[in-house]
Amino acid sequence: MYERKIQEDLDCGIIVAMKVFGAKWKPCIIDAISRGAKRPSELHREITNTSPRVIDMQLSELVAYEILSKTIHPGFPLCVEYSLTELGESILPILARLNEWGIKNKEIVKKVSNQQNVNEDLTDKKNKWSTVSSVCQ
Amino acid sequence: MYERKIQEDLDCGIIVAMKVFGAKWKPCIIDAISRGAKRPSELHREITNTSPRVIDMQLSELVAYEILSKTIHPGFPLCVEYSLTELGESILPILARLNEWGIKNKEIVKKVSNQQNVNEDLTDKKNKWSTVSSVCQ
DNA sequence: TTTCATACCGAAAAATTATTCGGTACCTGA
DNA sequence: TCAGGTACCGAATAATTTTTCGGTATGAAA
Repeated sequence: MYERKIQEDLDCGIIVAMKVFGAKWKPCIIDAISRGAKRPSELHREITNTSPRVIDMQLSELVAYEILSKTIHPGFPLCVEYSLTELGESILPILARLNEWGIKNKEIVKKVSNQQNVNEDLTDKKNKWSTVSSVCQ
Repeated sequence: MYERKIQEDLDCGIIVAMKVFGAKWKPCIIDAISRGAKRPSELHREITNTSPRVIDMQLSELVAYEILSKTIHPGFPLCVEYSLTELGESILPILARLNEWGIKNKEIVKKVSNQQNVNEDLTDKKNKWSTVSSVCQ
């Protein structure tokens, strides 16, 4: 496991919040689950811009932080289901807020980005932050 | 300048929002300015957990995104002042929301972190995310 | 016994972000 | 001219996060 060299101040709310759901694919996963996806295989199928491994890692972090609960249904085929806890649900309005702000103000960001990258087409490339389908529309 | 290898989807609000104010020291800088600090030298004095260079870099990004406006008063000594634009002000309630969530739920994060790092004291270390003094109180 | 679908994980590599170091330039007063 | 305060910036390095690759395990059915 990676061990931080520089410690974090876990009494700062923003640090805490970003630690819990401020990672590239977490908003995307939380969003997909809030829309009904439950099983890892569903999520893998639905979120195709990253590898299953990435999703698995973030899922287990979200479980550790009690944003998701995990239920194992033994049998065949093995079935695992994730769902939002109450704590997880409480993140949704904040994500919506962030998304709303971003949608409203994306033009300025695009403008700045265009000033910098005068090259490349964006087709088929991957992103630092994950597009969150329903939230992002 | 660093050139991204993986492009971002700037139509996703969350991606945009995180690009604008989701960086280690930006909430801290925005917060300090909202509380009255204006000049770079003041910010350097007030935010001591990182180097002046870091603050300068983030300031100019925030100006590019029109979160801050920059006024140069020629004369001696040279005086530069940054202040929040209307767009910048619109971030404050979102930061407050993030902070509120984090404060309310920091215990679970601490618990998880303790399970992992059974070592090190936190004294004098630096953080991935910056403590935001008034917001974080 | 092999195969297939499920779910998961370790470790290295790549990408990105943050930090440090050592500068420049401007203006003024000593 | 030199020192001292202000504001800024390039480039190398370090730290962190994300991605890729190649596995393990379980149970059932062919």
